Amino acid sequence: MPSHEFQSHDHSHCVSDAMNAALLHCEKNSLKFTPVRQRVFEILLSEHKAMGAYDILEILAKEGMGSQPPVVYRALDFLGTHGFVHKIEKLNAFVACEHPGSDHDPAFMICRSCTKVVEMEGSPNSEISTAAKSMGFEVEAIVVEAEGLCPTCQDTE
Amino acid sequence: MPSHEFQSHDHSHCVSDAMNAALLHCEKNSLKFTPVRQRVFEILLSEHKAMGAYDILEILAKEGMGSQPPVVYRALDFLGTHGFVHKIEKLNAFVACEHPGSDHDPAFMICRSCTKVVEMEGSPNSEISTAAKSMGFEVEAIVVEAEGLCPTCQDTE
DNA sequence: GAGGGCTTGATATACTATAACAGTTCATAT
DNA sequence: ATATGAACTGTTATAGTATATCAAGCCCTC
Repeated sequence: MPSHEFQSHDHSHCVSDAMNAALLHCEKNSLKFTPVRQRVFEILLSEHKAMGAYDILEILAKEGMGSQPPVVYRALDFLGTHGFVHKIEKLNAFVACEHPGSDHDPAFMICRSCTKVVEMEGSPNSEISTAAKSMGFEVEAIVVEAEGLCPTCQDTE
Repeated sequence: MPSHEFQSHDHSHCVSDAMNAALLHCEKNSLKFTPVRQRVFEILLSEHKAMGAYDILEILAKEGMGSQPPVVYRALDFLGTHGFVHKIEKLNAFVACEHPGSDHDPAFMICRSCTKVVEMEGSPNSEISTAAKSMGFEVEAIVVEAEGLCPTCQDTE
């Protein structure tokens, strides 16, 4: 499976793989993967894009699954805590994680043209951790978000 | 001068150096470094902490320099555009830049205990750029924010 | 001194997120 | 089986962050 989610790919695999991994992880750890939580995860999985909480809420509301902000924020909190989604700070938006289950400090590429968001492979954050450590700073979490143009959008500019 | 702004240091140098550099840069480039803009910059320089736009606005309002959000957001926009301040996405807050004038992709360390924010030296972001490039992604800007404990706060825990 | 561009003032509103409390569900211990 | 408690959901209200828009003033320059 290619790591280049910016290119076209069999997206149904992304969805089913991630959903299966999440289901498995929840079962193993006795986590309650409730309908709202599953649905929010599905919505986020449906595209490699970051979605705002209120965009998600709108969809939920149409489906009769809760129409107030806390509903979606609580689901996102659950999904984030257990590593199924990540927040893109720069966009105040959320994306489904492509490697759920594994604990990691993700790094993202955000295309400013097509708004796709893809997680980098291999968490290339060691340079930063090293630099921080050399100043005596103890890193607990890292936000890395690179904004620019994805391969496809470079061609069309 | 130590690069360890987490430690105690002669802070008046930070302020005057940065302000002088900003004044110089504005003069050279015919930028209008108006009173509101200068004052917002000063406020942010006064501590190595990130401040919310509304915190700054409160101070401005007390001093009679404008009491509506657009005033401070416009000043922050100007200061950000010209590299005098940076936004900390994770905190929705702003810090004065410690190396104004030089164009750079900053990387920050945020202490979750004392809330100080310090810019890393040397922009340790090449690993990320390399990783992105290897996927064909063209990086235009990078957000790097490491949250954790500064040297001082590690001792007191 | 008229025009144009930029800055500020002011009002209104949009967008993002959380606090707090009530009601429900469900697993577990008694 | 049922009482208990923990976690999830529903709902109301509100806090916090950011921008659109239009009017008015300033300054440069032609």
